[in-house]
Formats: sequence, structure tokens, C-alpha cells
Amino acid sequence: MEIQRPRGTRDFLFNEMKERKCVESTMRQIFETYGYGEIKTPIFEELSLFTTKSGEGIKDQIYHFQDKGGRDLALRPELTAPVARMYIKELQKTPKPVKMYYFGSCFRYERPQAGRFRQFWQFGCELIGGKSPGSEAEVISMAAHCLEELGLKDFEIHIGNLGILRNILNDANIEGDMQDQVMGIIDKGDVNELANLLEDIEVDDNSKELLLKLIGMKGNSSIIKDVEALINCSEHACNALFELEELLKSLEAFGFSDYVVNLGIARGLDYYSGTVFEIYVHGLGAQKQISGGGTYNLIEVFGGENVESTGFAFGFDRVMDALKKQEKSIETKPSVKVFVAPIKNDLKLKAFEIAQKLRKNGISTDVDLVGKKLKKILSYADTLKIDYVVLVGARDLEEGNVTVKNMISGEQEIVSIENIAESLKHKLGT
RNA sequence: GCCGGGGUAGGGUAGGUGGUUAUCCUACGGGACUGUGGAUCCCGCGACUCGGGUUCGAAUCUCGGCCCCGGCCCCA
Repeated sequence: MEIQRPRGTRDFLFNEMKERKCVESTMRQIFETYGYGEIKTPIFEELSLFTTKSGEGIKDQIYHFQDKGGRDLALRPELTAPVARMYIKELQKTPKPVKMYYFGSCFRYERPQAGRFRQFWQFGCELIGGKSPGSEAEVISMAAHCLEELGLKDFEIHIGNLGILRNILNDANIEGDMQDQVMGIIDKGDVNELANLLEDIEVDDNSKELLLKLIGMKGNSSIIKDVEALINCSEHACNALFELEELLKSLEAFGFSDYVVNLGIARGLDYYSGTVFEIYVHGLGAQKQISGGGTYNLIEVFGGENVESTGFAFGFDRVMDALKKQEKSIETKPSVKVFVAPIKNDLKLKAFEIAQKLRKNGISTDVDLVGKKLKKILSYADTLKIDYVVLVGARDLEEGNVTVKNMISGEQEIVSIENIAESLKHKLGT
């Protein structure tokens, strides 16, 4: 019986792995350029880490289990909670802001579909402490920088601010769970459902109208004035709006102005307080969102000090999808450059010796291990797009030489074994 | 959890109104060719997603599972 891959999981072969690696290292490099350090947390955590953050209902979508000691554990469904946990344990007393990034796989028990898998990868960061429009702007700029560096086109970064909405809800006496519920519906973008709910809970007409107008506000920085005119009666909401305005100014200073202000972005969880942003790429089907982030106070939820943090994560697989859809070619040169081929099988030990000499000199080298015929080796080297084949034969060997064959031009050159590494390095241009 | 479309060698496919040994391409292994690759020819390898049902007989019809694709719900 054939054993199948678990549902919603994937195998990555050589080429795909190379592409992923290439994107990963680009992201890594950018994040490090902005002063972030890499961290890594366990693949599984205590289940309660995630239920504390997102509620008991989240269990349905988590791979969780009991280990042999009866501990309730879960494969991590996301990385911000583990990072917050780690921060509290290890980093609370380090100078702020703490800037860290991570890359790792997460697991969710969901119905697989385009851009959605049961094991998927997130590449993200957290900037803990030092909340300011500047911090938020830097984080957003970095996200944009990554995508530009990768050559991704037509991405849209939407920026919103939950403080505006929450303050208006507060002023209308919608608080606590009801407020989170309203935010959840705004997040869904269902205007009718929102109107009905506001009707049901008897919100005054002014607030209702204001909310419905606000969540439709979308555009460049010029809409700030329109929003201001709308909410001029609310002092707290105006403070939040001012925060947003500061963020936009900082963003321009960081050199990124191609954003969309979108006050319809929301989150149904109460530790999201201020700035939120999402990145979309159209043409990816239902899963067009490739990244999401914002500012939140999660540390306190886990019993740490009251510190706000800003973070975001790329849905790594979706970034890959988007790049592929745009036919963005990603460098996938074969890594092996040289193949050492014994002309007769009785010279294989000499071939091993030469191959090893090249490897010790940093040249990616393959060697025939199974006694293939020369013809087959050359054919094999050809399909693998290998640059040079070192032919090890008795005639040359008598003089201490081998023949180096250029697989593209077909030219051959006799080289002494002594100089073989140097000669190949030179030919390969390294 | 729900709705729709699918599943034939490693990859891509033909066959579908039930009827010998399931088509073709490609890849792979061997040979023609004992120190020289990409071409050609020959040979070989290799599949009906799984299980039940109808039937003398199922890749084909039927039911269910599994998996894939698209969408809904959800999306921390």
C-alpha cells in the first residue's frame, strides 16, 4: 500500500527549494539590514498559549495532542504568540525596542485550497517596545522594501487605524465583547450585516452613519482631511487620526508613499489597538492577502509588562505564489559545477581522490560512484548542466595529468593533477 | 464543516455507449558504440486512487472513503 502525504502538506523538490531558499535569503538580508536579529521558537507549544491569545474556539483549527506525560500541546498555528512568550521569559529586561525576525512553518487544521495549506511558512518580525509612528512606518517600509527587492509588482499596502473606530464605538457606548463583535464584522467587510447589527443594538443614528461612512474610506493621504471633517466631534478618535497622520508622514520620509489608507481594516481581537496593515496581490484567487500586521498589546495578555509591539508576517507560500504568477524568474542555477569521471572503472579510486581535492578547495563537485560507462556519465553531466567534466584516464595519468572538458564548447585541455583545483577555480571564475 | 470539478506508469496523455495483452509522448535503465555527451534506432521498466455494489465480465456504470483543484465558512 502506498503511503500518502498528509492532507494539505507538500513536498518541495530541488528546483522549488532553490527558489524558496532564494526568496528566504532575500528577506533575511533585508530584515537584517533594518537591524532585526533572527530567533527561533519550538514547533510545538503548550496549547494554552494559543487559546489564551485567540480563545477556546481556536482549538478546532489547531493540531493539538497530549504527549505521554499528559501535557496538552499544540503544533504552533502562528508565531506571534510564541515570540511573545519567549520575550517574557528571556528578553523583558533588554533595551527597547527589541527587533527580531523569524522564519518557520506553522500548522492549521483547515480545508486546503489555493494558497492555503495545513503546513505553511511564515516570515515575519516583531518590534517590541518603543511604540511610535516611526516604528510602525519603519516596519511597513521594510515590508515594502522586501517585495520591491523580490521584484514583486502590483502589491497594495492598506493601512488602517483601529483607534479611530474603537473610540467612536466607545463614544457610542459599544464596549467589551460587543465592540469586538462589531470589529469582527467590519473586518469581514459585510456592510449589511454591520448595519443590521448596529440597528439591533440601538446605536444612535449619528454614530451609525459615521461608522458606515468611515469603513468605506479608502484612498491616499488626502482622505485624512475628509475623515477629520467626519469625526470632528470626537476628541479620542481625533487623537488616533493624528497618530495615523504622523505614521503617513514618517512613511514618506522612509521613502514609501504608495500606500492605501483604508479605515475598513479591522481585527476582532481586543489587543489590537492602533495601526493595522495588510498587503494584497490581486490575481491570487481567494487568498490575495500575502501579509498582515499591526500594533498590539499581546505581552500583557500573557502576563508580561504592558508593552506594545508592532509586527507583521509574510505568508511565505503566498509570496512564492505571487512571484510565480508574475512569472518572476528566480535564480536556480545548478549548484554542482564539476563532474569527475573515471574513463575506466578501475580508476574510480583516483577519481574519488581528485573529486575530494576539488571539494576541499570549495568547488562543488560530483563524481561517479556506481561505475557508469563514460558515455552515460557525459550524458548525465549534460542533463545536469554541469560546466566541466574531469576525465581521469590511464594515458594522462602516466604523466600526472587529467583532461578537463568544457561541456558547453566541447573543448578539452590537459591539466596536471597538481594544478587541477586552481585551474578549475580560474575557469569557473571564482 | 459545506458546495462544485477532478484522480490512468516518475511527469504529460488516449480510451469512457462495459468485452482479449490499456494508447502515445517524455523521463528512466540497458544496448547498437571497450578514451568522449546532446542525434538516431532497438530492447526494457512502468499505471487504471482505495474499498464495496451491479455484471459472466468494470479504467468505463453505481455508492462510499482518501487525495488534488476551485469556491464558501474561517483566517489568530
